[in-house]
Amino acid sequence: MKYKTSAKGKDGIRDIFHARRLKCTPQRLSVFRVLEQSETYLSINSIHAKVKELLPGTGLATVYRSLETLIDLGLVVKVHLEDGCHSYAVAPEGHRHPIVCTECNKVIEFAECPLDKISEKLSKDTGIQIQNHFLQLFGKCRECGA
Amino acid sequence: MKYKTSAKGKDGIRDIFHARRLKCTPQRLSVFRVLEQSETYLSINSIHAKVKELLPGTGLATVYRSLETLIDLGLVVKVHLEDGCHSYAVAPEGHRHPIVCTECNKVIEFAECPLDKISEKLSKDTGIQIQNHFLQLFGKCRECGA
DNA sequence: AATACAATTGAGAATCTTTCTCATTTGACG
DNA sequence: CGTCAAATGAGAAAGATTCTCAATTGTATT
Repeated sequence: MKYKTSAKGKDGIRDIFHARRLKCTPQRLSVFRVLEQSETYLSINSIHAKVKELLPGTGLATVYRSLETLIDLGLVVKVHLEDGCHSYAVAPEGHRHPIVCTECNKVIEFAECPLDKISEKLSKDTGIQIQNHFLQLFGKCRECGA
Repeated sequence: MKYKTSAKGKDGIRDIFHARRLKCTPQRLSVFRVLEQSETYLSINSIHAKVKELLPGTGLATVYRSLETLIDLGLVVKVHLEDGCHSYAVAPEGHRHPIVCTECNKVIEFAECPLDKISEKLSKDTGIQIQNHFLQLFGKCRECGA
């Protein structure tokens, strides 16, 4: 039931970049690697710290820019945390939503999206064409005690 | 189909504050009034501007603090916008979720929560007790062209 | 109504997050 | 290998939010 990380090979990503005429830079790759190797959502600062281990000298602005690019490519997703900060993770396969542990902020799992069917009904009920939605679920992971 | 603002009378709020041993200050009341009189979510700066019309000299920090208090009391809700900024509105009756216009950021309406029933099923499927969720829907309002 | 006290406020400093600028570097491609 | 636009690093800048602290003000009590 565990979600699969997208596990794009180096060439997979390279192709994705090239298809969009974006350069395949070590900084961008590192940012993606770091997220791929984490099982939780990471804050900008954690990402920056980990990227600098792989690629010393990488600037914070570049991390921001890389994340923006990766989100744009659909490779990464961004969550809004309650405190107003943001965190990032590799995008899950398909249309799913994170279940975040209320204790440790770890992403426990991604849930199949229950809204696809509902959106249609909602659109009818409200008369508004629902274009999109943002959903996060919260629960408690095993480590933090059910 | 329009959502109802909670329309708490002056005394209703006063009682809510007192029950929690919070002072019923003109600043807090003004912040709430401003939100009550708006049909859209408002940014901090709009709220601050409008509060100053009612109560010149009100500081920005106080607006932040009042909102925090009101959210804590369940009288106000906060939305996360895509750009990372936040907006605030009077909490709707019952458990509902905002539909935000993708063009003008106005909250068009609140939708009945479709997750109550689903959460249970989700908990069974995943084995994780879902405690909570955060949901926002996006569509386009009439003014911005369906 | 006057008093006392803790809660709240205003102002500005401080912090944190994110974006921007610009000179320099570097992928991609011929 | 040379070219050139795209990307980067560093630091400034802009915004959002929180903090500090002295002054003020609700509230409960007299």
